[in-house]
Amino acid sequence: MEIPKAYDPKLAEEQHYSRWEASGYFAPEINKDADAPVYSIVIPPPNVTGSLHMGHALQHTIMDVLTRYHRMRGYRTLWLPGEDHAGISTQIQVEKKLRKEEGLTRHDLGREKFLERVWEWKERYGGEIINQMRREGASVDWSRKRFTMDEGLSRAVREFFVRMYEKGWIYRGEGLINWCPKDRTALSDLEVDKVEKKDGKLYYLQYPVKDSDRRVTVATTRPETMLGDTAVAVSPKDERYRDLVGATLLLPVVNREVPVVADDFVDPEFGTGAVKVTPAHDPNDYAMGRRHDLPQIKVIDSQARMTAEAGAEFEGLGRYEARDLVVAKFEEAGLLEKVVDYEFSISKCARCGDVIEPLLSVQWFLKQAALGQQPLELMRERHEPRFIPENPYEKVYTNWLEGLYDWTLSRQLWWGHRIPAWYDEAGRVFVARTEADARRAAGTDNLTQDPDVLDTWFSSALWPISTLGWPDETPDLKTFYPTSVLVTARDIIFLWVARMMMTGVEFTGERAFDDVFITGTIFDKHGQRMSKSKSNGVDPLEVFDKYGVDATRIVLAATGTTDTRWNDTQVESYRNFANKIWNAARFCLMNSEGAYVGEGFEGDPKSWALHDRWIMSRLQRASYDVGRALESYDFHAAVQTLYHFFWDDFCDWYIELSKADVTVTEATLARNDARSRVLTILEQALRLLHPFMPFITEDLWQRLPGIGSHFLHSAYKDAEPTIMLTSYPQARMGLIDERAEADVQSLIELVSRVRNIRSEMNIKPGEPVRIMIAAPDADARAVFESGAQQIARLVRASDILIGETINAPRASARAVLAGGAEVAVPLEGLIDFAKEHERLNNERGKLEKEAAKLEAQLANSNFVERAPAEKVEELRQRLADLAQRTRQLTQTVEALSE
RNA sequence: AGCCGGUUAACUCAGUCCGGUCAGAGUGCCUGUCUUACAAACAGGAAGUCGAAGGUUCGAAUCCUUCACCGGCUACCA
Repeated sequence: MEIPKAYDPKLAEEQHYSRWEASGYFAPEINKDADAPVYSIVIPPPNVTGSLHMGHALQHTIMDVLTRYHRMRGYRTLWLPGEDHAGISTQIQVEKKLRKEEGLTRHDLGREKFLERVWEWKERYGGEIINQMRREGASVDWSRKRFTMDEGLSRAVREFFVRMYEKGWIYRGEGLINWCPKDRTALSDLEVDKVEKKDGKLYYLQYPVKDSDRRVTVATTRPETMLGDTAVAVSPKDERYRDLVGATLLLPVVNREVPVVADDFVDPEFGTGAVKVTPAHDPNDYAMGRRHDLPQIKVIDSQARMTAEAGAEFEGLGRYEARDLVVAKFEEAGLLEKVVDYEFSISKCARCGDVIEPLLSVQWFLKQAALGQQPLELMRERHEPRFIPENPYEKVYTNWLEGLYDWTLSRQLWWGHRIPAWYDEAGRVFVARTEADARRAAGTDNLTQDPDVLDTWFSSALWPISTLGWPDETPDLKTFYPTSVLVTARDIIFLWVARMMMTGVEFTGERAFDDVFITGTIFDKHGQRMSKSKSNGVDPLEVFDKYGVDATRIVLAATGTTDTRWNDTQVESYRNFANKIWNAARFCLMNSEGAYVGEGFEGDPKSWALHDRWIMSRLQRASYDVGRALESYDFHAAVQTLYHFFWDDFCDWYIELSKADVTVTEATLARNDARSRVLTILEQALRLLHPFMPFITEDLWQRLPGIGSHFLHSAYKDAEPTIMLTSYPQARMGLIDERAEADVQSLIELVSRVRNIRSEMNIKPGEPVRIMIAAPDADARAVFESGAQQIARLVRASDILIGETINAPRASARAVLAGGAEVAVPLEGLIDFAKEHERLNNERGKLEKEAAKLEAQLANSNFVERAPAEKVEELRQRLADLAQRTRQLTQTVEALSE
């Protein structure tokens, strides 16, 4: 069989995905077992405007590992892909293009035509991320791919809205909302970032008291808002201002009379203890204004310009120009007390970065506190969902649910789900599933639909149920809901995870997912968050190109929940691992004539050699450990186990121990059996690795002799042969063989000690040596005797002498082994006595140091009295072993010195 | 301000829940090898007072307290 010497990931990556997809292996329908348990995941829908980054690659890898693992376990498995319409980003992107290419604004086109353009854009450029998932090897069911603006999902959005409205949980009203002047839309609190402003200033402004010489000084970071002040507040406990409560101030510049009110919100310790109150432009002031029934004067408009109410001089000025002018006027009037440097945080639009303007406006809101009640109870009473890691996310999630406030739903955009509310000429509102329903309710056809659309997260909140068909009671919804796990990043726990839980419980009575797996964050090598603006992002596609998809996947999977600094060298080492797998398979396949995978090996354990029993035992342990790790989302442990099983146990020892038998040229039964055993272990290892490294494992598996549909899991019997539908190896505990493991361990120790001698004594790698082994224990001797040929091969020995005792020449290098055995390498003319002396003494030094530690512990009467007896006994045993080895070494050293 | 995470070999990270063969892995480094699966490899080796200080305990990387530095989240800062 012709197999290239080095693994080329591209070849494997190009070959298998399209066949998997075309054969329908990704769809749950491939599973023909009516009683199969169900496993389902919905993807966190990426934005249509986005491009693949490491965070996606990480999440996708985790989801694919889980999906492939459960599919191989025989679950009816669904991983549902899809995308999000990303209201603001998409609209901005299309507007930009329109302006650049045609010099048009969306208003030039009009709403309908503009939306046509957005759809065109979406069809053409959208879906970059989702398409790249094929490259990743993601086993998503493409036939169930969904988009938040699909008809079905749009219907779900309307249904959600109407039901909430009917319950009184959605309402329309005036409120102080976060407004992005650049995007010209309202935003929810979660779409606002708090950013530290280092070069901020705090302005101290004096407001004269009416009919008095007194002035009250207020401090503010936003002097321009004073144009909209309607009061000054002080603490009711503040002696300094007690006599002023109820007094009237003369607001400078605008010459408006405003009262001094007492409010507990004010902290007398901070600033001057007096606070200007601008109810129309500040959340705290808004609340205070309501408490004191203050007028709300809007001085800033939706484009962050000053309104007519700000006064003729200010009307039309930008907010920062207005600020300068206000400050100048105060200075002129001698009312600017001082300006000090002041660090504080300002709100910025998470999308475009513009400074948020709190504005008073009429919007649609959802009473999240009501909707969040059930999820909160679910967590408190049933501990659902389960977060991985539990700390700190369970607490973060719970705290969030405990402090819910109204969610601003409406967005002043065109791209998105139009709010299903219509107004008649009298301004009465009709919320309905369809316009026809609204007309019926209104009794007129003369209705106008609300121009606004809903927050994109409103549709995302429905994702687990809407993608499965809700509000219809579809078979998919019945089968796949609740979903098994949600895999996502920590920054959207509130924005998305909690809200999905809310809608899921509200509409189905059940949690949206059993588990929530929160991945770690991948930083650049300096520990900085990867971002477009810093352009320090690592492009997953470039990493794929450089090291292969499988290597990248296994590194990402091992990352799991841990924050990690990205480093190509890790991927490089797993690229090497892939190459190791390739070459191990290459060796097996080059020696596969007359061999086949499977039954022969399983059939008669009595015919197995020691190393066969050993590798089978190791395989069971690995299967057990990997399975357990995957069940507990410990991907790091799973990867470590696989890596060491494959490289250390299988490649370094098993293949080497089998080599003599396997490479025999005559087609003997023994040779073919040995070959079959090696191939069978390889096949099992490939299955274990498959969820992590789907391409190389499939590629190699397809080359194995004798594979076929009979290898598939019973649920997939009708499918064509593919490793992805075989069953995931389950540990057969009966094949764990402690004795074999101990025996092979003693062979490994022997080989290692002799290799060490060879290296320390500078014996040329090609130079054969003779070795003499003394093994007083009969069983140990038997192990060495039966393994003599293998030992000879592994240490390049021309001759091996094994006895109860040996009479080695003085000119020998020696090593003491476990269980009282000893090995000597006669080195007439080669040995450097001084060096050997030093080597042995070093060895003895190590043993003595260890023994001293144990002795000290055992000499401590407190320890002996208080520690568990078995622990004491264990230490005594260890000390005895050490003492014996030390004695033996001492004799060896003495013999050398004679 | 509150809550939380991190700090272990030169680098990237395990181990900490449940204290005692736990001081680990990979990379890098040093020394040899193109030994017919693999130089993307093989063989051998050096390397860490587990952030600091106290405490609990017979025994602490692991439990408790305080502190330092880095990072995150939430709230508020007029």
